[in-house]
Amino acid sequence: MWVYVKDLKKYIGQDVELRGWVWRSRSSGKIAFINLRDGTGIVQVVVEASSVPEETFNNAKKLRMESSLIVKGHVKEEPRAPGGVEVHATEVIPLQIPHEDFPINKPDHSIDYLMDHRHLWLRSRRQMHILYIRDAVLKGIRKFYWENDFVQVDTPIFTGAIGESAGNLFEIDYFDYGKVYLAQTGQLYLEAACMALGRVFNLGPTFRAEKSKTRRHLIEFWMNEAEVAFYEHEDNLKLQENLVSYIVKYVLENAAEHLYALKRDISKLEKIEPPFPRITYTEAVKMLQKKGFDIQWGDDFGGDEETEIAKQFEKPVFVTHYPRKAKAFYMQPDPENPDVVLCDDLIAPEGYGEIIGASQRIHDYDLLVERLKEFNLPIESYDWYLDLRKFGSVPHSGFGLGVERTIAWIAGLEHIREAIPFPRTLYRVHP
RNA sequence: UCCGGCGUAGCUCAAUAGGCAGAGCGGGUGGCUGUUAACCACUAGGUUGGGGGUUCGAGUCCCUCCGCCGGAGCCA
Repeated sequence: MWVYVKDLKKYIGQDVELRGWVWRSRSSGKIAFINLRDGTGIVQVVVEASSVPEETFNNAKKLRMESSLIVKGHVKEEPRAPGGVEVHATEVIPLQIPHEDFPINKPDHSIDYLMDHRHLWLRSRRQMHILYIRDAVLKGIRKFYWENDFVQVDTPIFTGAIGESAGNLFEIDYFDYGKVYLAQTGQLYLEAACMALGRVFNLGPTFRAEKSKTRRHLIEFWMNEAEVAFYEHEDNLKLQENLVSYIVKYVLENAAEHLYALKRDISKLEKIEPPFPRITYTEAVKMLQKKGFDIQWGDDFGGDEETEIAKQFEKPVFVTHYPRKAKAFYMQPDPENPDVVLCDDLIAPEGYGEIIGASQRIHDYDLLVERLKEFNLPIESYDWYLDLRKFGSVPHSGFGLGVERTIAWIAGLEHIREAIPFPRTLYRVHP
């Protein structure tokens, strides 16, 4: 019977079949050890010359790192083994034995080398744990929305030249139509969809042609955006803190073993629950000035400033009410102070940076047109977006969550590139 | 784009002040062992990223190109 390594404890005393790859192997004249991995875990297979046919033992000796194989054997409880069980082989069937060394065979390869071999690097234990955590984050996101009666609406990847900023777009030739662009955001489309369905979300890749190369940036990254009709600023904040807390809790409940394997400090994640602390932009600037930062009201925060703000809190912190001129054209002005807008950035703890950008959107047609002019944007490109304000316009709010930054924070990664299976960075699109 | 750094064996690195290119790991062969980053012996493995220059002599100094890494700006 074919079973997976993670389930072996249920089969103690029974005969099973394992299918997988050689993680490590050692052999001598009398005994061979095969550490077999199958994507769910690693188990040691013992092959004793004295108790198997000669062919089986010879097969075991031929194996090298990353050989694929089928093992039939008996599951035994073994306190000396890390997983508590071992398999004593009765049959070893090699499927394919490499003709050359596996390129990744020790812990101290350079990052350049590892990235060149990303397709093989994924087989290492650390990457496996991270990908399980990524999977849990994505499942947690979907489950949160489904439990809260949101509708998943998938937004296009080819778009016209509209979005958060007209620069930084990847240009594509679209047959005879001319230029189209890879989506930086699905927000404008979600605004359309929320007027149809009320509560909507998307989840998928987005693209920024920004020449950013830091530990927090990818050129292609996944974003989860949500948009809710009739939600105003305060409702939006609550939605965000509930979502982020839910994701963390979901990962703790479903992928804790992988967090432990990465030596993540779980106690810091256990504190993540609503409500999150809030600070206005203006308060943040005053606080930073007191600490000696060279920042004026109206400037946006850099990485150091964000980290300083985050250091004050154990939970993610909302920074709200940014200056209108520092933010996108579509944000609703604060009725109490038209120089600032009803928006927030959510900054993750421990220096992981901004994981959410959010705002209440302008729902008044005339005000939106005024803003487009103020930002020197081509009004004709926004015809359909303006239509949304002509037909039953209502206040609405939404946000975008950076999936890889969220993963990097939860998993405690030093660099965002490990949070996605095949990262696209400034100088790397291969493999 | 700007600032900074790196590039030497399959991998990770060393090489005093410009003076014989080395080690560990990995590979191969043999041995040995309830091993798990195994161990022991032997062994193979090099256009020092490319090009140019200075010098009696360049891995080392200079110029240039390429590749990558870190950061800034911008953002999630």
